[in-house]
Amino acid sequence: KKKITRGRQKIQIKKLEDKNSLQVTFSKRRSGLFSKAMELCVLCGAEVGIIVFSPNGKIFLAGHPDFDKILNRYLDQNHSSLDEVNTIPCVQQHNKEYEDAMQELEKEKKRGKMIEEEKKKNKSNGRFWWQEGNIIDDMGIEELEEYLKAMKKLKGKVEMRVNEIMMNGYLAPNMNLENNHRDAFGNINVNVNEDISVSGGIDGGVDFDFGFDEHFN
Amino acid sequence: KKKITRGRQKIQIKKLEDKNSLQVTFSKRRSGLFSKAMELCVLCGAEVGIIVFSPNGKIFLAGHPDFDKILNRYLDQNHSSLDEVNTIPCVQQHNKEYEDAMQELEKEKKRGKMIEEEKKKNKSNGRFWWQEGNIIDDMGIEELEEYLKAMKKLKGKVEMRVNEIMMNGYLAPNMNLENNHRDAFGNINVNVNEDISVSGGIDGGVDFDFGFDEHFN
DNA sequence: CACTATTTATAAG
DNA sequence: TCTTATAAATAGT
Repeated sequence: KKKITRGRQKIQIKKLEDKNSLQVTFSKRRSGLFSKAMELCVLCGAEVGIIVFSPNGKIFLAGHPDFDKILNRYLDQNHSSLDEVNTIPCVQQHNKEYEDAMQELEKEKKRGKMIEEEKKKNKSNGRFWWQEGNIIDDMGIEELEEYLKAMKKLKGKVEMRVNEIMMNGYLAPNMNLENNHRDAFGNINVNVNEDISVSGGIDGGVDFDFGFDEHFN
Repeated sequence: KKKITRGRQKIQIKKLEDKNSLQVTFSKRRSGLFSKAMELCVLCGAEVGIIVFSPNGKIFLAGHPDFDKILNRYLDQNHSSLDEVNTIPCVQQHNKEYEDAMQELEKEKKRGKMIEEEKKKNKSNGRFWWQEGNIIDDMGIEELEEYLKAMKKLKGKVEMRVNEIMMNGYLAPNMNLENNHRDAFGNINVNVNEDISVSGGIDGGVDFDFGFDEHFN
């Protein structure tokens, strides 16, 4: 049976306009290319890697012994300087993340330092009001004196504050103070007056005494 | 002039043993491969990149529109791209630096957080003794009461501390207190007794008054 | 790199 | 995908 065809026709190497024949040609020539590559590898002991993007964006890979190996071999020997590697988009992104991380680190470090310094400052300037009571354990008379001064100052503030509250003339609804009561005028009577005095020392020589009154009636 | 040759001979696709013909074949077929690739690109609007390593290790690249562009397009869209790139030694080193930086950042962050939490804790647990005096500005009567209790407690500690010092019966050499003096027995007399009282409020209804004595004589 | 005789790839059906 | 006629590639010189 004889089939009459014109056989293979000569074509110009220029973009095929017919979408259909383009697709057919792409498939045929792609597989032809890959088999040629394979032959080159086998015949000559070469290593070949091919990336093909179809006009539709689909990717086709081929390689011997293995595309990834070829690619790595290429990257290893050709992009061994950071500058070159840095042109790779995914590396650029990676680098950006690195930069950001470093910047954040700087910020964190600075913050940590600031907090540390603040803490230090607090420890010296504000030592008197540090919550750890045992700081007075290693205080001398000198420091204790200052301590008392500071307490006095604080006392003043507390008084001001109390006055302020009293001026407002009311207690908040959820207040629950056992020993407070309102007088005939509806005002709150707060009276702090509990005397605690300690006398200590040897030979009566030491006499430390101050009253601290706390009394609500 | 007629040349008598046997023409193209059929060959097996297996490694050529003759070094010379291998080299010749490699050259011919490599250029054939590249031109096939180029034709595929032009005819079909494809994008092709080829890496060829000769048996001697020499590298040959081909690509359209440009090998690097093809490679980047591949690396960009392929999810394993970073893995590929990460096998490059200089990138590995870079990554190590990145890891270290991230680790340090984590540490810094944790440290910052810890300090922050400590600060917070101090503010609630040790609120009474925080050096910022203005915390009492937003305290209610209830809180002020607790505040006073705490001051009382602290007073006790101060007393204990003073007694302790007095029991030792001497001042440290570098002590420089103007208003302290030793009595006939060589003991230090410390007397805190300064009365400050504040009376405030409206309609006489509010009466907050406690003495705070600080006196060295 | 050039020449052929032949094999191989592939355009069109 | 398969076939066929022909173009293109290439082994050996």
